[in-house]
Formats: sequence, C-alpha cells, structure tokens
Amino acid sequence: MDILADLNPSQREAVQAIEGPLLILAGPGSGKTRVITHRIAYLIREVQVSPYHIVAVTFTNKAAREMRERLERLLGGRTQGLTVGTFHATCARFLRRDIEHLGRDRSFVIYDADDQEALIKQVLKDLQLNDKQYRPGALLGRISRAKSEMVGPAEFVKHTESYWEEVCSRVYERYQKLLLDRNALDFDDLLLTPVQLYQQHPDVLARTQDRIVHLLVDEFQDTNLVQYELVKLWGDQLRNIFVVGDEDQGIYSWRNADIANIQRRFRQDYPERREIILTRNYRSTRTILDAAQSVIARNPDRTDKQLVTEKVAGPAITLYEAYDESEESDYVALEIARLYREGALNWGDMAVMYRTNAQSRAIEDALVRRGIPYKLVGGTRFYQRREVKDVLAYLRLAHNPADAGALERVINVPRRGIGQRTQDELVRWARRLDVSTYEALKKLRAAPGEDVPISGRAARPLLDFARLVDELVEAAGRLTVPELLDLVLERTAYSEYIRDGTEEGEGRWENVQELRTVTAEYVTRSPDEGLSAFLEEVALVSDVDSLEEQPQAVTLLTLHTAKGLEFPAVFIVGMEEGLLPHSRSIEAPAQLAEERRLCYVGMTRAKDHLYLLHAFRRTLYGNSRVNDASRFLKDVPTQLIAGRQVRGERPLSRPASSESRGAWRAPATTPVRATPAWQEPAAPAPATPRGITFKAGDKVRHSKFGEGTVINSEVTRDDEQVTVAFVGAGVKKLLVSYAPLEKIPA
DNA sequence: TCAACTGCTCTTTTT
DNA sequence: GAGCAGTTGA
Repeated sequence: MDILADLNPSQREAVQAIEGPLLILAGPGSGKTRVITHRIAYLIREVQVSPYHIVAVTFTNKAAREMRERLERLLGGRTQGLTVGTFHATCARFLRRDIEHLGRDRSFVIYDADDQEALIKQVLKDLQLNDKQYRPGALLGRISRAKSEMVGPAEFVKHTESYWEEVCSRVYERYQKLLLDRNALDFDDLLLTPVQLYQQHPDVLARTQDRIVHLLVDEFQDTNLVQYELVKLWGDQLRNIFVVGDEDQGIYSWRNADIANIQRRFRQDYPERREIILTRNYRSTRTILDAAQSVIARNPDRTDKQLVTEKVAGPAITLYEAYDESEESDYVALEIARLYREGALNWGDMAVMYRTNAQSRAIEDALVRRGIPYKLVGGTRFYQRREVKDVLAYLRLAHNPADAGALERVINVPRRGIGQRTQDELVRWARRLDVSTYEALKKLRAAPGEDVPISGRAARPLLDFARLVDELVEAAGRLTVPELLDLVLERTAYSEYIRDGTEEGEGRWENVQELRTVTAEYVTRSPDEGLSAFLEEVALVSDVDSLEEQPQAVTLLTLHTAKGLEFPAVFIVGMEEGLLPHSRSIEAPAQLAEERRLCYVGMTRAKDHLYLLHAFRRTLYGNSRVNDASRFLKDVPTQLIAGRQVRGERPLSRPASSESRGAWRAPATTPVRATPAWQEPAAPAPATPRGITFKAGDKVRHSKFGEGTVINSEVTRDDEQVTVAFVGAGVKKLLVSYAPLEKIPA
C-alpha cells in the first residue's frame, strides 16, 4: 500500500518534508489528521525512523486514540514504542521516568478541578479571607493563567497590579505550598514541572532530546505558553518540529491558549521553517465554504487562506428568524424530520449547535415531542460524577492514605457522623503535630483521649473510618483493582447509600457499575499494571468510551465541542447579539474575534446543509429579552441565503419590510436573493397598512398550543386579534404580533 | 447533624 | 428557571 497515494500535492509535501521545522496551516476539512498519521507512517516505513524516536502530541485523549487506531491500521504491528498522547499524559510519563532516573522517590498525585477547589478553600480559610469577595474560581483562574505563562509565586508577587492581585499572589503562594506538602500536581503543574526540571537538570533534558527525533503537534493554535516552551525544548536538538493548526479555529484563549504561538512565535523562533498551507477542503459545499469564509474574513491579523473545494455549490444556506426559542426549536425539529423523510439523511447525519449549554433544553423538548432520537454531547462527564469520584477517592486512599484530597472527600461519605466541626478539629490537630490527616487519625487510635481535642463521642466514627482505610490499604497489596473496588462498595455499603429509590439513584448506581466495568477492562488490557497506573490513567482522562452509544441520533452540542467533527446537516441556533457573540465577549476586540472564529468553526462543520437560526425574543436565565440578529449573519452574502421566513407577528416597534411581511416562502433549494429583515432595507419601508392575515377556518400552528382552527379574527387598534380553537389546548385569544402563530397552507 | 430554606449566579471545557 | 452552596432552625 502506498502511503502517498491518495494525497494531494500539498498534503504530500507535508508528509514528505522530513527535516527541519514545518508549519502547516490547515483549513477546516483539509484532512490534517490524515496528514499527521500518514507522515508518521511515512517516517517509520519509508525513512526507517524508529517509532521510539517519534513523539506526537494531541489535545484530547480522543484525538490521540483515533490517531493510534489509524496508525495501527496503516502500520500493522510496527507502532511499538511510539508515543502518541496528550501534552499532559506525555508529561506525566516523562516526569515519572525522569524522577526515577534522578533517584528521587517522590510519587505525586494529580489534582483535578474538585481537588483544586477544595484546596483553595482551605487556603482561604488559612488566610482568613472571605470566599465571597475572593471567589475560588476566579483565584484558580488567575493562578492557572500565571502557571500557563510560567510565572511562579515569587515572580507573580512582583507584578501585581491591583489589591485583588496582591491577595491573589498570597493565595497562590500558599496554594503552591500546600500542593507541595501533599505531593500533588495540578494540571498546570504537570506541564510546568518538566520545564523547571529541565532547567535544573540539563542532563535530563539532553536525554529527552536524544530520544525525540521527530516531534509532531496537532491543533497547534490551542497551545499555551508552557506547551510552546515544551515543544521548543523537546524538539530543540534536531528541530524536526512539525506543527499543524489553524489560527481561524483558535477558540480556547479562555483556557490560556495563545494563538500568537501559531501566528507569530513559531515563525520568529524558527526562521528557517517551511510553511505549507492546506487549502483544499474535502468537506463542505462551495456555498457553505463561501459563507464561512466571508464571516472569518473580517477578522484582523490573519493569513487568508482561499479555501477551495471540488464539491458542487449545493443547496443555499437557510436563514430562519423564529419568534422565540420554542418556535426556533420547533422549526429545527420539523426540518430535521423533513430531511429524514425526504433528504435521505439519517438522524446521525444531523447536528444542532449552540453557544451555551442552557440552550439545549428547548431543542431537547422539541425533539422529544416529535420522537426524534438525539444524543447530548457534554454535560457532566463520567469521571466528574460525584459517585464516580467518591469511589475513586477510596481507591486513591487505598493506594496512598496520605492523599489529603481523597480523604477529605470521603471522610463522611457515606454519612458516618463525622461533621464539619470534627473534621476541622482533626485537620488543625494534624497541622499542629505536623503530620498528615491520616497520621493524625492513627495517632488518635494509638492514644485515645491523650492530649486530643476530639471527644470520645466524636472520636468513635473517626476510629471506624481509620480502620476502614487501613483495611483498604492492606487489601490494595493483594487484590486486583476490580476486587478492591468491590471491597470498597461492600465496606461502605455504597449501594444502599446511593440507591435511594429514585430514578437518579439508580442512574448513579449504574455509573458505579460502569466504573467497575472500566476497572475490569483495565485489568484485562494491562495485566501487569497496578492500582497506581490505573489511577493515573483515570486522572488524565475526562470521559469513558460508551459501548452502547446509540448510533443513529441527532447530535446536540456546543460550538466548542463541535471542533473536529462534521455532519451532512448542521443547525446553528441562537445566532443573536449577546449570545453569539456572547455578551461577555462583545466589549473586547480580541474576544469578539474569538466569537467570530467560533461561528466559523460551527459553519464549517456542515457538509451539505447549513441552517442559521435566530429568535426575536428569547427567555434565558428566567427573563425574556428581545435580541438583534447576530452581526455575523450580516457578513453572509445574501445570494447564498434562501428560505427566509418572516411572519406577521413581528412587533410594532420593528416594522417588517413590505416585502417580507406576511410572505410565507418555503425553504428553497436554489439560491434566492432576498432582503433579510435583519438588514435595514435600502429605502425606508413604506408604512404598510395592517390588514387581516387570518380568517375563520384557517388552520394554524402555535409553538406552545399546537395546531388549531381560527374561529374569528378582528383588527384592533394596531394589531390583529385571532380566536383559535386548539386541538389540545382549547380556545385562546391571541394577538398576531406577539403570538408564535403560523398558518398551515391548505 | 441534618433537613429545609434562602440567595446568588448563570459562557465556552480539556487535562 | 434552576441548580448549588451556604445558612438557619430543630
């Protein structure tokens, strides 16, 4: 099989250029994953590079897994020794190895968001700060940014720009000290620690560099400064650095990704680099591509890539203005049903995308009502679920009873009568003795009553808990992970605790069962690895592969999670000012540019059908607001748009143009020029005399009340009032300008 | 210690 | 509108 066979010239060039730094600017749908995997295969098969000398970095575990699978297929068994993983997983691996090499015995635990928050609250308590005024999330965000920029506490304190930052620097310092005390690294430390290690031990860096002959990085636009530094250090010896990305798809600045890495830094630091632009798009129709291009083109400071495609122009983009979110959802559901019936599309070929998760609810309602199967991407991930984390915390304790984060989490879960007061007392006492909380527990047992601030009654459950931990620690030495998990469940009576008779309780129990399945699979997959490796793997993974995922279902997801995916039909809902772009991003130009990229990412997910929707009125967070159409819609050339539908109930404050008013046009499949109502008409719209749009006998549909028949219609002062007999909801009187009412053509 | 209540906040999400 | 964290009262 020829690795280069199906590649276009640019892709081929990217695969074959084997030496020196390479910057690949890859547009959406340009087959960049393919380029990376084929390049790795090419290096191994044609250039005879040992897999051991290749390190490929991705951003998600999913991407890493997909890359490994593709390589397995491409190379058969010749992937032994190849490193393909996320930055974090790669760093964790290197760190363990390097620490061992240095002869240091310092195992570490990885702190996730929950552990971090608990720790920062501890810090606030210690420093006697009010967690209302100094919100843990905000502090953690600032600390994370500092770490991403490789600014330590000592450096941070020198550059504080406000009182808040000053407080933050104190929090940072103490937080970092506590992490060290607990032998814990948070996710940012996982990246930062290797960099610091290399600075202190050049020999360790040299060893690492010897190993890395080829370094490949995917989604380079998502790297932060530490990651950039790692790339530089890792690949510095031979400078065979291959980075692939698209500045137009950089949508993660809020988690400290710095798009300047791909835009500027790489070019500055590697003047000898080669640049290849992949402009051929294999995904979208000409129409969709043109529309997306005209949206992204308005961003400043970007390298324009004229995307080309061989696909046909395809159907025009459908723009739809709904009255409110429920009508918007109804339209989407109806259209999905229609595409399913007439468009030869299966449920799985369609996706609905939105800016915020809160928007999914209305869509779900509409889909449920019509019996359309759907799956929601996102929400609470498996390893973030309370019950899963609880059980994992017990496993962590069994592995390392000094794991303070785990101990705090489950000391009273399930309830065993150890209240907050007792816990505080225990922690304080442990601090005074300068031992871990677990050590303190053991002391309590050895010398009850003696100089101990905890009374006999409160001490009993503590002693029971200590005994439990001891038993688990002992068992961890001889049991497999699933056996240990069973022991945890049995000893804590977790099933009784979690299954409270409700449906949610059963669901939680199922998750625990699922976790047991994960451990069982782990044991079969890696029989030589123990509890420690399992816990690390789990800490670096956010989700579990669902086995019985229903294959044919409409996908509901945020624009962020849509990156990297594609669907024949895409609906983007809520294209309104304040939502997309989001109100929090409208002020700052840089953030606004990112919103635009987000819109671009969403649009370019579509292969054939693209629907852009906005609602005139939207209820969000409990209050209803009138929103203008998104400014991004204005950038889509009107000749690419069809199927506008503007109905009579537009409010009086925003009179509809005569052309669109009352005109009910079915979505067309050929481009149609129309003056969208969200664009001001060239000439002021003539005052349209209001007439009667409904008459007795008309069949109508209302987004809430369903279908009905008009009984009567009369003109009021400046509106029209219709009386409708609804099939399910009875007789209602409605004002045409406000009611989400549409006429069903006979 | 726990259940009921109150008030606050509500962008995006991976590791 | 709803979910969550923190507070209050028993």
